[in-house]
Amino acid sequence: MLWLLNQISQFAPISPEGQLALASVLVRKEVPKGYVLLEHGKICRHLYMLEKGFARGYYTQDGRDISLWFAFEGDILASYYSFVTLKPSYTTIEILEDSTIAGVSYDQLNELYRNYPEFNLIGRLMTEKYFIELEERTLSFQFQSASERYHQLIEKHPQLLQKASLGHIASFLGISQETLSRIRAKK
Amino acid sequence: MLWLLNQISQFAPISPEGQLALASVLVRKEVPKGYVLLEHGKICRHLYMLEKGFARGYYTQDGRDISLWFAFEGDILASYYSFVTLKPSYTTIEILEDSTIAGVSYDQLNELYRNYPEFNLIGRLMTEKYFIELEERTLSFQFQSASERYHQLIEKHPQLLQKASLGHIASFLGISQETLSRIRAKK
DNA sequence: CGCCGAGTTGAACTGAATCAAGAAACGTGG
DNA sequence: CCACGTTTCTTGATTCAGTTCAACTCGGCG
Repeated sequence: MLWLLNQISQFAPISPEGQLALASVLVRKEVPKGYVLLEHGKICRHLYMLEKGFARGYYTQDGRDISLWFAFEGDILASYYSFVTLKPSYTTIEILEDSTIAGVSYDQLNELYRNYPEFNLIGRLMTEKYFIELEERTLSFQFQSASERYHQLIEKHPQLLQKASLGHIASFLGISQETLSRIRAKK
Repeated sequence: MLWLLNQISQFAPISPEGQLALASVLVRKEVPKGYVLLEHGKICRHLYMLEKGFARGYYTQDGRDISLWFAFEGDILASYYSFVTLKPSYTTIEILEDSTIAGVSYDQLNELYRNYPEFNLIGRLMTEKYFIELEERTLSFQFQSASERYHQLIEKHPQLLQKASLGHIASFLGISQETLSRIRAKK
C-alpha cells in the first residue's frame, strides 16, 4: 500500500484525505508467472501498477505475437487505449515473472478523480510521462536501424537481457528473431 | 476566442470562471506560410492550438528533415517533450499555410492548472487522445509495410494529398521519396 | 524563354525477412 | 542425477522490400 502511494506521490503530493480515499479502494494482488492480466478482445477495466516482477504487453497477428512494451517495477500495467475508451483491447498483458500488482478499477478511479481533483494532476503528469516515452520510441523507428535500436534499448534497460527472451525483444524492436541473433553475434 | 473554448470544452465542460480566466490569458495570432513557430534547440514555452491552416513538426538529421507530425485544425502545435520538461526541443514547427493559432504560455497554463484544477482533467484527456494516436502510429511502424502505412494514412487524412508535398509525407512514413512515388504509381 | 523545385523512373545495391536446419539450454519425470 | 522432449537461440542460403544515386519529365513563374 505504502509503496504505491509513495510511487505516485513522486508525480505530485497527495493530501491525507486523498491518500486515505485511494488506500481504501486499492487492490493488491500476487500473480504468478504466465498469468494473463488482460486478454485481447476484453475491455481493460483496471489500472494496475507493477510493484514487483516483470510483464509485457503484446499484440497477436497471424498467429504470432509482437511485443508492444515491457513493464518494470513502478510501470503501469494496462491498455491505455482500452481503459480510456472502454473499447476492447487489442493488447494482451502477460506476467513474465511472479509479480505483485496494485491498482484500482475504472469506476473507482473516476470516483477518485471526481471527489479528489488533485488526482487529475497526477493523472495528467503520468500520461505526459508515458507520452514522452512513446514519442521517443516512435522516433527510433523513424530514424534508427535495427542494430541501433537494439543497442539503445539494452543500454537503457540492461535487465531486459536477463528477463525477456530474444524473440520478445526482437518483436518489440520490429525485427525478426534471426536478425536480432545476428546483431548480437557481431561485436 | 470562442472557437478555442468550444474546442477544448469538448473534452470536458469548463466552469464560467475557468472560461474567463482562460480567455484573459489567451493569445491569438495570425502566422504566414513559412513561419517557424518553434526552432530546433529552443525551449517550447507556448502551447498553441491551430485554429485554421496547416503545419508540421519535423526533425533534422544529416541535413535532411523528417516529418514527425502534421497538424490540422483543432490540433495542438507544440513540442510536448520540450514543453513538459522545459528542455530544448528537437522538433522544429513550421507553418505550411497561412494560419491562425491561439494558445497560452507555459507559466500561464500552470497558473490555470493551479487555480482551476478542472483544467488538469482537460489536460489529461487531451494528452490521452494524443497518446492513443501516437500508439497507433508506433504500431504501424512495427507491423505494416510502407505501402500499407501510406494507404492507411491517406484514408485517414485525404486532405494531406493536397496540403503536404510528397517528400514531407514520405519522411513521415519513414520511407524515401522515391519509394513513395513508386507506391503511388502502382494503383 | 529558361530555370527551378517537385515528382518520376531506372539500375545497382543492401539490410532485413523468410525458410530450413541444427545446436544449446532448460525443466520435468523417472 | 541423468535422459528426454521442448523451447530458445544460432547459422546458412535465398529472396525481397526499400535505399541510393543518377538522369529525366513536368508544370509553373520570373
